[in-house]
Amino acid sequence: MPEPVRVRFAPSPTGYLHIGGARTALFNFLFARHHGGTFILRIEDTDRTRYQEGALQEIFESLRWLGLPWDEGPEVGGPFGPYFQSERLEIYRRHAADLVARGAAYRCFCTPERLDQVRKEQEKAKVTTKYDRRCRALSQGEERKLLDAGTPHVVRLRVPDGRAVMFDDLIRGEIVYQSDVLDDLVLLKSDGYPTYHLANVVDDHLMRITHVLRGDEWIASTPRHILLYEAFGWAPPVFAHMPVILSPDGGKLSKRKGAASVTDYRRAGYLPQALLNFLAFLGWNPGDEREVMTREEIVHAFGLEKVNPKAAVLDEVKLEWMNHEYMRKLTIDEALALVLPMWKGREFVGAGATAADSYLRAVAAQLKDRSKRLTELADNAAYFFREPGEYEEAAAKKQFKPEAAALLCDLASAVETVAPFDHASLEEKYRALAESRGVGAAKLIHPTRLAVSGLSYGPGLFELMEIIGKDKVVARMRRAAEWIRSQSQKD
RNA sequence: GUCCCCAUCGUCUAGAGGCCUAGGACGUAGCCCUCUCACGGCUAAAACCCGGGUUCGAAUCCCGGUGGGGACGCCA
Repeated sequence: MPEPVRVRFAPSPTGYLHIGGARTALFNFLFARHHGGTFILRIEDTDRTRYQEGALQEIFESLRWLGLPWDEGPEVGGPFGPYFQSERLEIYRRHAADLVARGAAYRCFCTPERLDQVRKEQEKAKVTTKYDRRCRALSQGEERKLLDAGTPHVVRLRVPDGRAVMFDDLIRGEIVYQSDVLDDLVLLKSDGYPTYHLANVVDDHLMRITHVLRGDEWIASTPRHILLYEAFGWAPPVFAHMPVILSPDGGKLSKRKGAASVTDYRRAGYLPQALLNFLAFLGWNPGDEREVMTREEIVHAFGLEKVNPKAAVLDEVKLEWMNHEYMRKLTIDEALALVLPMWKGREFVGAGATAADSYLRAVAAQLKDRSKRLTELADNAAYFFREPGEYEEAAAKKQFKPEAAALLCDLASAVETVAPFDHASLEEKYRALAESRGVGAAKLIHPTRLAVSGLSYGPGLFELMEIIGKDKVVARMRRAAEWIRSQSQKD
């Protein structure tokens, strides 16, 4: 019986949840669920200088919003806590001391200034920059003296020479590093906090992590971690390094180029199901031709062997397409619940408006299938709540020629008599009118649409009119006629 | 500078030596449907980075180049 799968997502609370981090979390989640394992959230807050207020809440919220709840971690607990590294300092100190006692690590008293200088000289000489190991050679007496004087020091791993350090990456295959290019990495900082390397290895071991799935910027650290596991006498977990996500220009994804965080996409009106589906397909696919899949279907089909090692560009146009697919899947109630706060924010409706309102339901029903994002649904509903402030320019040029004023007045008078005021009767009226005038119905429909909505596109005209209601529709048509007359006077 | 990773249409990708006349999706163009938009249907243009090898046969394996990315912190 193999060990149960345990994986972790280990962000540090330095800001928002980056979309690349979200994808790493997603793949961890999918891997855990696929194998019936455990998805753990651990907070790597061992750098006191980089802590950002509010970052934790944003990370928690983003993960939950995306649909990636963790089985163990902050706020949910678990048998291997605490899950904040800042609350585990004693554990790291003990392990570092153990390594020093066994000679696998040593104290280094070099000042940051000296290290800087060594590094600069190495850069100038164009050789690999690494610690020159000066404190390895310290005699016991010298060390004693420095210790007694209270000299600040760090603890470094004693990296062996001439070793080939190998690991089998689940996505990339075998990767080998010569230990000679590896540094004597710092394990414990002079402030007593562990470095990422120490905390990470100790926690992964203590928390029984079986698979480490992380971003590929960690590949170069992995051989050092392997050596650390060896120093402790522990078996390392299996590693898999995920490719990065790039922006359309091929560079890093950043705020400056648009959206970079989960929150950015949320604000832009994307649905979590769509973002999750899309992110899963960045570097992975089920091996058949499905693309729109639920979280559960993805969990079922997921496998690390199908993950592509190549960095992927996030194509926002395709994300929009996928989001549109999910907008159409939304029920009217779901769509309304999501868009209602946006309408309130835009003051289209009062703060007291509720989802039970049949007018709002009708608007949402008409618009959700033709909106790519929630924000688009929110914006495109404007004319259902207020008169069009202006008419789409290109369309006005085409539909609002001078003679359209009289036409709209005639149509308005005809519309006034339609009863019941529903889309079927309206359509019947328009078709009859078109026939008696010997023109195509489109000739009547387009100017009416522009008069009523201000736009050249949207839901079926008769449905739209029915929803807005007779009085407002007629008023808008007459107002458009006036507008046309005032325009032709200007000329 | 050293080390490491990566390389199929514009983008996401299928492809595990013959099934490849390289398939799908987004996007683009055209046509159909149609009151517009969206949806849907049909069609088209569009890729194996380059060079060597291995093999009867290579997008697929090996080597070298080139290009892109990453690491080289008392950051994670």
